[in-house]
Amino acid sequence: MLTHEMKLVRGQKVEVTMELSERKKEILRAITDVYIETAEPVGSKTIAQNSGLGLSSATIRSEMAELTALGYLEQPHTSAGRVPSAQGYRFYVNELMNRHRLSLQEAEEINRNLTHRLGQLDKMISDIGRFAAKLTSYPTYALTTTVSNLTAERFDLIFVDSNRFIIVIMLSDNSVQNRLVQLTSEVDPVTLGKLSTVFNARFTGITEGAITPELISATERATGDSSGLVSVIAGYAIEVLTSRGSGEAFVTGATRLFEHPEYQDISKARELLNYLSDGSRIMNLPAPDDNQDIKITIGPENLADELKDSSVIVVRYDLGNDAQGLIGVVGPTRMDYSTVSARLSYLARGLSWLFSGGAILPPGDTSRDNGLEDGFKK
Amino acid sequence: MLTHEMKLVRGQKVEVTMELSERKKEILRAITDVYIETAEPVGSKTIAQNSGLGLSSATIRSEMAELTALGYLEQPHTSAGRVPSAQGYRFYVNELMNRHRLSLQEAEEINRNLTHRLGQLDKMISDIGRFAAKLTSYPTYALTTTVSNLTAERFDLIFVDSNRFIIVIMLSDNSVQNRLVQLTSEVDPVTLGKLSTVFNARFTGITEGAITPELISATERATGDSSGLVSVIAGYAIEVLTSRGSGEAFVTGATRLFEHPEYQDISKARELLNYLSDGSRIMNLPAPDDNQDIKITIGPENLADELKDSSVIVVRYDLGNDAQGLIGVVGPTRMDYSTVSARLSYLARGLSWLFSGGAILPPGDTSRDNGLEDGFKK
DNA sequence: TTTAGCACTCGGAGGGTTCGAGTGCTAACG
DNA sequence: CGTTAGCACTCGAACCCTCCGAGTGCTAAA
Repeated sequence: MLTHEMKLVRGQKVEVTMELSERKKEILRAITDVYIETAEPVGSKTIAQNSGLGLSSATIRSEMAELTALGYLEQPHTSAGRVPSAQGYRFYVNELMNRHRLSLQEAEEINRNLTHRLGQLDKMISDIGRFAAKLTSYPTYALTTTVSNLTAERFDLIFVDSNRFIIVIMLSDNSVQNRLVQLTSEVDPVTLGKLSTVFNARFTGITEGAITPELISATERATGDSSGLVSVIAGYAIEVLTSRGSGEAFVTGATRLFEHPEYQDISKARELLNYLSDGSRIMNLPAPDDNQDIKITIGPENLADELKDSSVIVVRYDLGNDAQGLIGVVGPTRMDYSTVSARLSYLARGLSWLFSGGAILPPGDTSRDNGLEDGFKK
Repeated sequence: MLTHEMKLVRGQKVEVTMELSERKKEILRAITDVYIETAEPVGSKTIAQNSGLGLSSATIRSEMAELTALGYLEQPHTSAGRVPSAQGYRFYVNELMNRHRLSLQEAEEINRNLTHRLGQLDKMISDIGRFAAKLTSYPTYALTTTVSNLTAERFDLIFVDSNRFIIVIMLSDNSVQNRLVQLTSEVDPVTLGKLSTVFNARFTGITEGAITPELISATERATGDSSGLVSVIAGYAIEVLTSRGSGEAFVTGATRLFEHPEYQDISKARELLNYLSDGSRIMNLPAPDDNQDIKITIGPENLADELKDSSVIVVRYDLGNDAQGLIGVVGPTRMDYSTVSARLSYLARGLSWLFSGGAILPPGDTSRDNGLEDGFKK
């Protein structure tokens, strides 16, 4: 059935399959499942009794020894059971994992939360993160990808009184920003009307970099503005384009870490929490490749040293207008990959749908969870 | 000099002062200072050597024994040194503490950060918290007090295209909120103009509670609106008044906890972090009384059980328009009360100044730190 | 090829001992 | 009479040792 080769392992002839034998796969899967649940190294006896393979512990032991030699399992110390290695988790995620199928309750729970029409985008993003943390019981990061070609689409200047007015800018990502400006000088509605016409003509459709001092001073000359109104408005436009375009990051549910035994050691927890509290480093966390919607990064596959003992699952969703958001969870390598990835995927698809102008989801509609069907085997 | 009385302590006649003798005060101060710095119970020898009182450890010991009997000190166990009790900290804070005077560098650092003109209020508040956490090296909470009589001052409806428009609402606290509305039906600029006139006439100056279903349906009849525009706009007004009026809470710098030895025990840290991650409970944290700008709550003085071993220092600042903000830090009872309260006070005064329309602070202007002069004694 | 049997390994829990910082008390001192 | 040196005592922290048992790898038999 599979290509075989013979190999000398510790002076003994041992069968080594290029791909693992079905039996080894079953054993690896069983060990990983148990370890994910219990966080305790798994012994041969446990597997012999629970896997339903009908093999004795001695047989399991020899298979486990081979899986260890092949790098799929590790032994914390000689007289302990086995634990999946990073390679083992990777194989489990790619081929063995029971794809978790969302229950109706889970899907409804997610739908219910999605339909809460939320307010401003940044608040919405942090709310999404909070919800994801609850959903997965791991710390979560939520961020929006940087938008490279963000432009202002529309300027409105609202006259409030002779020394106050409101700048309203609508951006190409359909977000709207405003600021109340207090002046020491005076304005009138007519001036503001003229200025907004000029700004709509000259400052729309251009990126933040194109708003040069030259453009500003040329506009000042053209409008005869001497009181600095033009530069106030242009400055706000730059500020908005910069901050909005550079994305934002939120971390929520950090205390969830403590729920997992691997972070009972304060220094482990501290290291990871410190990492997560640094906004700039969160931007460097893994993200799905362009052709994928989900990415699972296991332990040492992470670039950051602080994450070498942790795994990250991150999904992408569309915010419309080329902008995208990411939601990721961080947990121990012994993470519940199956459930977490299913829930995050479903959440991401719901969000994309919502941002593409989708209406409120019909409650209990789990028909959209394509790709979440039962996987390899129950 | 002081009223004395004689009292039987453990069968021995012991001098008990109604107020503590100067020497006892000095010893209590010395013990508290050392303990705040080292987090280790303080022995009589340490004090004898470092306090400069010129007394032997035996004398110190007997004074310490009396301070313990009076409730100012505690003994973790018989053969350990002394630790200030909550009562001891309270006395220290009220009477003994060296009032920390900000250095020029500290004041400049704060000024520099204050002058960063920040954007939206909610983001600003979380930024203030972040800065305070950095300033004090303790976890920080920042929140705005609830504004009871918040009203909308002004409505503007901006026509974008036939099925999109922007609602802009200016509130009585001078904040401006907006939302882009996507319609399935169509609108035109004239309708929007009429609607904004009506909303400015009927919906301004009234609180959220006054926006009743009756008012909405009456407005619908008056404008002949059948496509639900009135209720969309009114609904947004309610949402904005509610969320803005109820204040917001942010916690930052939670991982600072780990810097202090009392939170090396994971369960302590976990308990406190869990408490701090619950937004609704943060609202219940102590706040200064009406006639004060700063409040220090020590250990068991806190109402919440989770805070019985922690102290909270919180300052208030004015946001203008009767609204106020709070910044608090949470740390071990062995908190550096002196430095933290000085820095927070200075920060709060700077913020009040800024929100009252104050201009950028002159760099290095420490003249405003009234009340931060050297206190009791250096 | 599988399994029962067995000697072996080694981390963790439990218990005992040592160490020393700090105490309270007493008696002597200025 | 307050202050101090001296001293016996206390008790937690650190260390060491032993025991226990889960789990292993190997071997020989089925």
